[in-house]
Amino acid sequence: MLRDLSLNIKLVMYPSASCHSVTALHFVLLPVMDIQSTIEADILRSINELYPGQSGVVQLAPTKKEFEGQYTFVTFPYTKALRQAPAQIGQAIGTWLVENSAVVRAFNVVQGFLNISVADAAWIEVLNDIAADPSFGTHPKKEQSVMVEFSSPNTNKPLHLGHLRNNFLGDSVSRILAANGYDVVKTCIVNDRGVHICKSMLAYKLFGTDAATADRSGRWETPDSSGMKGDHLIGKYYVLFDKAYKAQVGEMVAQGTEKEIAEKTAPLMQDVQQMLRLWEQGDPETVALWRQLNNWVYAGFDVTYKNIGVSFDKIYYESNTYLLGKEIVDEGIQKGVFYRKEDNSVWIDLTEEGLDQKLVMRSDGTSVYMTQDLGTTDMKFHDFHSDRQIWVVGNEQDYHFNVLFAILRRLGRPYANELYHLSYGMVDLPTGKMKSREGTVVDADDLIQETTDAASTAADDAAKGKLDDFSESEKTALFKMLGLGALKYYLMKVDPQKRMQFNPAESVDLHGNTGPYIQYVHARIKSVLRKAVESEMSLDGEVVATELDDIEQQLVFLLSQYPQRVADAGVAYAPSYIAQYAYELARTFNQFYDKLSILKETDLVKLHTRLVLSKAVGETIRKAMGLLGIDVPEKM
RNA sequence: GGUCUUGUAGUUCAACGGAUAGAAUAAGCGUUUCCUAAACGCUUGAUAUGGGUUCGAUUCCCGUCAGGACCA
Repeated sequence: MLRDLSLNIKLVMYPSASCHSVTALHFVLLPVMDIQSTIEADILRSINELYPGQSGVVQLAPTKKEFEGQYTFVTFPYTKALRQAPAQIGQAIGTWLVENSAVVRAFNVVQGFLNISVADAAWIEVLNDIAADPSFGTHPKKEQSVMVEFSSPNTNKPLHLGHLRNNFLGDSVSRILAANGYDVVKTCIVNDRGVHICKSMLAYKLFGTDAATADRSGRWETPDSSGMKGDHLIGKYYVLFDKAYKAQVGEMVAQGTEKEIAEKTAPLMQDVQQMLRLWEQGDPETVALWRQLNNWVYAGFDVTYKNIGVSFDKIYYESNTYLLGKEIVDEGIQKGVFYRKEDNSVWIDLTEEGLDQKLVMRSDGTSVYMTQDLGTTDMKFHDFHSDRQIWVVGNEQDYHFNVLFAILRRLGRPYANELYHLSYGMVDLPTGKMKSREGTVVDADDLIQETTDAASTAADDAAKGKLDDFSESEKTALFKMLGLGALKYYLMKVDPQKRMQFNPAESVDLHGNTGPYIQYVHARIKSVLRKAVESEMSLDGEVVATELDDIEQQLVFLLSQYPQRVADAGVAYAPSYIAQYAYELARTFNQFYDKLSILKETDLVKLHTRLVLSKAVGETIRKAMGLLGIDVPEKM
């Protein structure tokens, strides 16, 4: 997308790099000097002067590393309007810029690409602005609210790897939107009712005492008695049901029943259906059992959520919402959006939108998932009046959400155009798909423990005494921070849309493009800054003009990109943008660190510049990782 | 059968329609009297396929092939 021209017009009001003398307006709009916009405005001015009567929109791109310069102006699109060859245009504008722009130091033209080098003084001013702005990268309040729904677990089994991708994405997107100035409400709908939980309940009734096979007078198993987390305990019974049910069906098939019929008529399945009916009728004993098992699961989930640092502002329970939506069906019929078939079932025809006809209520008057979702979407809107609603849900539900949004538009809901399904692909293992039946599901709690252990093992190899002054609890905390950081980064650096492969060995790697690599850079910076403070060097105060090394210039340039990157990530709902940025910044810092000495620098101006720069990089890494929900250590 | 989606180094991932398609990993080589070597540098290696749109296509459009999901 091209940049809005009006923005450039506004920016022409800031004619030079000496922004500190400019009006308050400058500080409201651009707390940090924006070199890119300044040059874009300058190029517009140059076009006005050099090619009278021409105007348009100018957009710069970062210059590729192989070329000299920081910003590149591509001249090809302008050749027709300006009636000149690409190289000539580049030459003309470049020359004009060097003479007239306060921030442009030099230029070169390669095949119609005008590469612009920015003056060191301008970079230093940017660095000073960034260092002086504690909320650098956080955008002003927007007076708009967004609701993010994510996690939404079933209560019949513990969280697994796929849930982690969901939770991390939802949590991170919430943080990114908040940094973009939105009011964010995090919600979760717990799928706590239905056939699936009845299966666990039935299995618990059948096998839940230590005397289940004898006179059934034994003690009932509980999380305490078993030493299992509640969610794992209930998951165990879900598996027990599945086994018993399979065995029963197998027996029936062996005796000549057709498989499909056997699956429907197996006594265990009949019992489950009966239990569901009892639950729906409010049978006290059934409801009490349901409540007890679910409470154990919630307690287990709480531990996991706390462990991964995820929380919600509002948790909804499907048991309270599953009857919603029926009045919307009536409304839709009255409005002529839905129609009733002869068998009394209710449908909507979405063929115009390229979708199918869709059932919204069964002939017996019971609702389907769509009915519920219509109801809960309305309810959530009435609870919070969010300007936008986002669902973080796997891409197997793409079609479902297309239909849901289409129906709400047809119904004329005012919020219907501000709904978004943040769809993400499945997580595969190197051995293929995760399949619960084959026991290849990666449990979330186990995985976190494993990455933490791996971090601790790796640290023993690598740390070489660095952690000697850590207490045991400090070590434990650090390893957990590294393990969780590795895991979160691994799952979020990839475009959500894509199906991704989870390689357990790689996910705990501390080298290369990983969370711990970035965490290491932060610790490294902190170490230098501690030493500087010990030597009574100042980390604050204005940096005065000096010559910058290429790598220093690159670092300031990268820092200056951060706010825009946060904005882009907010528009695209893309934690991966932030992950990539953090890595790029960390890697560039390592190059800087390797090439130049900070504390040993004898030129005091340069020393101070490098300290301020290092501090700003450390802060920005911390903030960027914070948007991913990843903590960074002071030492490692 | 219909709809959606993905296809890039051996592998895992990048690339608002822009330059010589970037990283990481794996393999090999090198860097430490000096701020954390959990680091840095060098070498090798890729756009599934056939068309189209244009100054320019990994990116947009159409077909084929392959993986995945959903709908009936």
